[in-house]
Amino acid sequence: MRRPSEPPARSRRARGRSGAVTGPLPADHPCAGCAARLETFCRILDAETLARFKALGSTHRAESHQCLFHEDDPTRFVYNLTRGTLKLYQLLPDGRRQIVGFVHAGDFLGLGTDTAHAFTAEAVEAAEYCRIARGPFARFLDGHRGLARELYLTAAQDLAEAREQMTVLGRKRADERLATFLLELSNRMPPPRARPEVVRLAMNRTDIADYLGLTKETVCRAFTALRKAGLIGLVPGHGVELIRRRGLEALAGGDPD
Amino acid sequence: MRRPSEPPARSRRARGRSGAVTGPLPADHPCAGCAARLETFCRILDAETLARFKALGSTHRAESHQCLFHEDDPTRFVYNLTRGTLKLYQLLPDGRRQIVGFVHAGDFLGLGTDTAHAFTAEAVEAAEYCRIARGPFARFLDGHRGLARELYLTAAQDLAEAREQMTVLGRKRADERLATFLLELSNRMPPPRARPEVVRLAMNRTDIADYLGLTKETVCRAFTALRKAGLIGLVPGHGVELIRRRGLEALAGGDPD
DNA sequence: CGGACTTTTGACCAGGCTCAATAATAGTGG
DNA sequence: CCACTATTATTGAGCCTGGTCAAAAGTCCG
Repeated sequence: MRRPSEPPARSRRARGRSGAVTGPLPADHPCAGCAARLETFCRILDAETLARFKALGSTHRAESHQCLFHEDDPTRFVYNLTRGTLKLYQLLPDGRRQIVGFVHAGDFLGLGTDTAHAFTAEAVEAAEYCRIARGPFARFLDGHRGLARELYLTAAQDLAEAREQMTVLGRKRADERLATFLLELSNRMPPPRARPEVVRLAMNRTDIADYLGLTKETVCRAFTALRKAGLIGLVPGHGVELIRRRGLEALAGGDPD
Repeated sequence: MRRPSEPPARSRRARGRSGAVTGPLPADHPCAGCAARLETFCRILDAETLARFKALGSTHRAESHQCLFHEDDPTRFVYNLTRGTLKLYQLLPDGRRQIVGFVHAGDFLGLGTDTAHAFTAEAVEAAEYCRIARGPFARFLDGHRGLARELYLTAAQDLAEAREQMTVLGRKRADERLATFLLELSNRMPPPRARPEVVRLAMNRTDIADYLGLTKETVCRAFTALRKAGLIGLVPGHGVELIRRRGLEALAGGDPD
């Protein structure tokens, strides 16, 4: 009753060779947003403190489809993702799945205070992370109030994003949901944005569907609809070019960036 | 573009006379859960500190359909609801509305750190609240780390609830959503529960619909379906009797209480 | 080249939405 | 206390978006 509905098949990411929009997307497509978050974290701690912080934990690697922990597992660690992407999901008894968020490099995970995890954390693509037991982590926090405050801001930000997603799930049509999602990925990177702007999709159609409360077929149709409307272009290697950003924003119904 | 779709008509609460399930539901239907939360808050502060805390702010009253603040308003205050119920909602440009949460007596509001509110807070029924400017509130927090920690736990709890709601909105059918909602209301009160157990709905069908991502007609049909299945009973005066709790839990697809 | 996936498209179906009518409640003034 | 009115809740009929099932096309990698 706690297993994903899809078989645990493994998928490997594209190995693009050229950064041109006409060619495949490079696998090491830069995510300026992730870099910015890592930098924010480091800004709080000087180099020496950061080293002591990292020494508290251990570094690990998760391949695609590996789980860091499952729903209902006891919460033993706090995680900081240093590379890759995770998906966080809840399952209904009959296998229906809802992805409640993606975790990108630089993000913290497991800061909640419950005794058991409310969701499963699974790697979408090969990931590296730093894991720290909760006890040492809490003691470290006691000596670094600035960090504690920063983590509180993180939680508040996550809450705001979760509420935005509630509006997406409760009130938007399929094409509006997809437009919102693509802009969300794009907005992780601070401006100025590259022209043409291309976002890389680390997750497949099924994952996008489970995040947007749709089926993979409907997600495909929505991609096609946006493409035929001239709003996006599909780039080989899991890339999506945002051709008419204003049009996407209008469709997403959100406030323009 | 920021106005609710429904006209701002005013509605007054029922004035029930008898607590029997066969009669109308009393207007002052007790909410033990609210009391428990207030108590948690008070447990952190001794009587004298609590008095000083309250002296920092001012008490206000909001009638049904009055707003404490609107989406995009600058965040100037922190709120503590002492009586009544609020709904928090976001609006799409065309008037579609999503209620991202209800606020009950004892709950804090506005602890997020953004400069602008991400949602509108409107009274569902007559409410009383204590309002404290953010500056004094932050200074008070600096001297009371226990309270700061408690508020962090609150945010973490809100985040967990928002993610649960994402699963409701993304993956559950109408009757499952309603069952989940009714259990949510019921679970606000700590056991042991009264027999027969009756929850009072402070909000109307439209608000429930906007919370569950449905229309008011579908909510009505779901109520009828649960009633015909013998799971609930509708009590005059906005009451719902949970007749077969196990059945509701099975339908909601969540973990049994 | 070949096999396993993933993505895309098509045809059909159904759960929930829209529009509309009726019933039930709550508030008002006599 | 009761008729009268406004609002809310319920039910019905038909439609539409998105789900289901199935098949074809495209990718990835050995």
